[in-house]
Amino acid sequence: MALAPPLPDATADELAAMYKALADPTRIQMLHMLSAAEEPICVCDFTAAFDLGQPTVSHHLAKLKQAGFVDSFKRGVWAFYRLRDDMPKSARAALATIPR
Amino acid sequence: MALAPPLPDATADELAAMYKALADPTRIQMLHMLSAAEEPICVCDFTAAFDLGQPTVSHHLAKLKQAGFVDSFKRGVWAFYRLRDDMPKSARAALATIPR
DNA sequence: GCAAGGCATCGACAACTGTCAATGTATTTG
DNA sequence: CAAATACATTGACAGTTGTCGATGCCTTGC
Repeated sequence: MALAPPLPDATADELAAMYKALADPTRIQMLHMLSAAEEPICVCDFTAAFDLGQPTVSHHLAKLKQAGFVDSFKRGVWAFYRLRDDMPKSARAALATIPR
Repeated sequence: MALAPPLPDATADELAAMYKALADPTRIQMLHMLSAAEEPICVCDFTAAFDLGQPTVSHHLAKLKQAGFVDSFKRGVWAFYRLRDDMPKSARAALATIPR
């Protein structure tokens, strides 16, 4: 039998980029926390939860944002992150594979 | 509200390792081909399908195997790869997020 | 207005990853 | 046995990634 037509290159690239955002234990934990939380989570809480410097925490959150999993807003001095409610379909499906 | 208990470190590490295996367009395409195919696919077919050297193709297939997505067998001179039928549950769930 | 605190950005560095060329190992064929 | 073919493994190299320290930008409180 002939091989199936490949996915469009752009599709494969986008999927790979999305999985790359998930390919780190810290970011997995972050998404787990956000999935379980009712409310947005402050960067300061992430910084307290992980044994990592604050710039590193910001770096991971920026990657999750860039990949379309989360968005953020500022209230006063604090920056809060939450799962995007209009998350891309593929992102939502991938997120569903992380245990609650 | 208190933050949810984190995932066990081992769980987060395993998930991250699994997503790392998916974090490459070539490997996405390989899984796509294997999902669509009725039969195991020969390394030579992968080598023909991608504009990559044979060692690189072997490298990608080895990563998919190590991550638990595929297994392989040899028949004569050829090596065939197929989706594992006893794929880990998390791997099966993640694979389901790749378009058929 | 000034100091302090929360966060993002920048620069640097070690570790890892994708790729190739070269080589090694089986298996088939002559 | 010799040559050829299919694949895996090794070594090397450039590009990427996770991490940190230092710095910059805002916002709040004095």
